[in-house]
Amino acid sequence: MDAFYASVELLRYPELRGQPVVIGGRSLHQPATAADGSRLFARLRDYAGRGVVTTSTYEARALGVFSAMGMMKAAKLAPDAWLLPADFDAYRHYSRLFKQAVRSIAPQVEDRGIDEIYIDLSDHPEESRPLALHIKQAVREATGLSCSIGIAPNKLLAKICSDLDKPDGVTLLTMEDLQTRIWPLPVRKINGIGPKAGEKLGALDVRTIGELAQQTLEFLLQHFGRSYGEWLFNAARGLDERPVVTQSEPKSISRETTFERDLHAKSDRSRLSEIFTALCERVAGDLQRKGYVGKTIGIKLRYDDFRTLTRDLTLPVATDNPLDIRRAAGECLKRVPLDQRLRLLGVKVSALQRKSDASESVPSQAELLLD
DNA sequence: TCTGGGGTCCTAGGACCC
DNA sequence: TCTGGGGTCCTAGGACCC
Repeated sequence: MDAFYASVELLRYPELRGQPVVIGGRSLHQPATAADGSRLFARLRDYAGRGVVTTSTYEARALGVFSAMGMMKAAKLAPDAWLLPADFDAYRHYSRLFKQAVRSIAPQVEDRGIDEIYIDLSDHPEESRPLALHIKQAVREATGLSCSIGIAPNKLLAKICSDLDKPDGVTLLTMEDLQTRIWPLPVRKINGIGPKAGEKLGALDVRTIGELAQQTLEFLLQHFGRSYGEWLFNAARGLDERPVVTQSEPKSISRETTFERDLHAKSDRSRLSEIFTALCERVAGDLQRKGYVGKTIGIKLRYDDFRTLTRDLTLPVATDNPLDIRRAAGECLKRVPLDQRLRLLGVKVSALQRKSDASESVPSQAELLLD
């Protein structure tokens, strides 16, 4: 989906169309309604806090404002941009609508988060381009939103080429196009090469995917290890055998929060304790609502200097009970130095099972006695 | 005026078991 | 009286993605 969160907001506030708009920050900055019924929006320059940009419209991107940028930095670049808080309920609603629309045409869909999917079109009778246009039309009718589609021999190439003609684009790619269309692109365009690997490749004078394809397998294994080296070697050649996975189970459920100001374990003890308990309750609520229990309880904390650490603990029996989670998370917290200010606290439950299956996994007395 | 929140996957060492 | 070869689970950290 193109600039998904921002585009959903524009459905609601069409008067902002064509303007730089930034989604991010906490739920302050809710638009107010003036006496004449018009909306009063906040400007980015009004923002103060530790948030990051979640999404920006293409007009804001033209001013240098991109996802994951600190809001204060964004405000310097585009002080007059309009600022809206994220409304995840609305985005989830439109996410369901667009996925449903796609499934009505091509049911083999793999979820990749709220605004992205892979579709296996291998067995679809329609020709690629008309099919892409057909899907885009269905998405537009269901949501009023535009998307960009890449059709390629595998997920790796489809992902790259879905990005080549944004927004509202269709890109078709075959293996014959690899050298002309893919090799000139920077290595960071490959899904799986992030900031670290990108830096490391750059230091080795490898900047484009074509330059990556020129490296020997030995060279890549030597610098990136067996698994990642081999993956890089194949990725540069457009090779990817991963199937489109239409069904999956969650592995973990977590909640975390960055404080408005850094808190100290001693002087802010009661405030921290409140937040900690609330996080446990929210995770428990998420588990219960989704019908899962988990037996590994973990915490995450981040110090004021941004060092981050985790601790976890596996219980004998999976739970979705806030008190059990709170107790286990408390045990984890005891194993961590608390002499420095904290900026973030998080609670995670993993090793999940469906609650409906969970009772079966607790062995009966008879099973315990069996040799 | 640095740097969100929700995830997945991988690596690696150690405990423990057969 | 100097050291096996599998395997699984647990824990911690890190890269990466949306």
